Amino acid sequence: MDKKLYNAFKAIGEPTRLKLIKMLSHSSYCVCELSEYLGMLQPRVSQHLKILKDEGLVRENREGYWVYYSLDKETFHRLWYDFMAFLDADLKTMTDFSDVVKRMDNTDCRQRIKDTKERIKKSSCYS
Amino acid sequence: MDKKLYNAFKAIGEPTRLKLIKMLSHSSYCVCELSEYLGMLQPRVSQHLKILKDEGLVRENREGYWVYYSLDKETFHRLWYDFMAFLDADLKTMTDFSDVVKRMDNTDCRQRIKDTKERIKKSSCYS
DNA sequence: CCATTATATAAGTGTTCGCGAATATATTCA
DNA sequence: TGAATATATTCGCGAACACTTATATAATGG
Repeated sequence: MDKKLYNAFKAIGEPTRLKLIKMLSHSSYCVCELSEYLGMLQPRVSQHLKILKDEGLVRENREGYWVYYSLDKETFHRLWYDFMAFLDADLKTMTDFSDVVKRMDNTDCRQRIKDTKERIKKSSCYS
Repeated sequence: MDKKLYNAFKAIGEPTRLKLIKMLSHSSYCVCELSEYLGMLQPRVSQHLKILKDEGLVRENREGYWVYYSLDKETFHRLWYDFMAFLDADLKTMTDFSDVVKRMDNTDCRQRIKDTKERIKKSSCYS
């Protein structure tokens, strides 16, 4: 499984972080501004910004005392592109699914379902 | 804050669910197939499918004993569209940010930063 | 109605996560 | 070096979460 992919979505999928993302889509802000405008304590803001930064979704620029954060929109677009590529990719070529593909070759389940369906169908014909 | 938006990303941002999504992008499967192919216990698969279904990311179709799940690709595309609209929207018109906008009008923070910066600049000129 | 097959739900448990409080680090200036 | 300002990190707690086990529900046929 592509670790980066689901981690990026997890980073976006949290209310506080989504608020931060929206703020930074409006403009760049330093931590104290985000903290004051959102009515949140500073450590809370810093912690979430770190998570977003680790996923490359935001960048930081220090200016003296202040650290200004900005949105990396390119990362967002690349994320969706990668996700679409993940969906379109051939299962058989994906290393994370090699075990899955192996199990899909064992037709146990598929055969069992097929057999059961036919058995039902037959018995229905007779009834 | 748009509850649906971050919940959808949270749903995608989990390794097991991302695997399920990938499986269903390949084909429709019933729960017992997903369970067997992914090597997971059936309740685990059912529970995660429920979360995906609640977000409209997958659909279910019962066929006799079996419940076949399929990917709702339209929901995925709409999700990203909504997310982009969320980023582009004007903060002032977003009800979820009315308090934030109010606090941004209080120029306390901005003014404090400005003052500090000017004080630094001035003193730097003299040094 | 009972057995069978598949799926959903509930209960219990260990882990992760978000938060606030306290502390540490970084930067700048005196 | 010490003070002031801003930010990062650590710690502890309660809630949320993912997983397994056990049980309940749904659908079908005898």
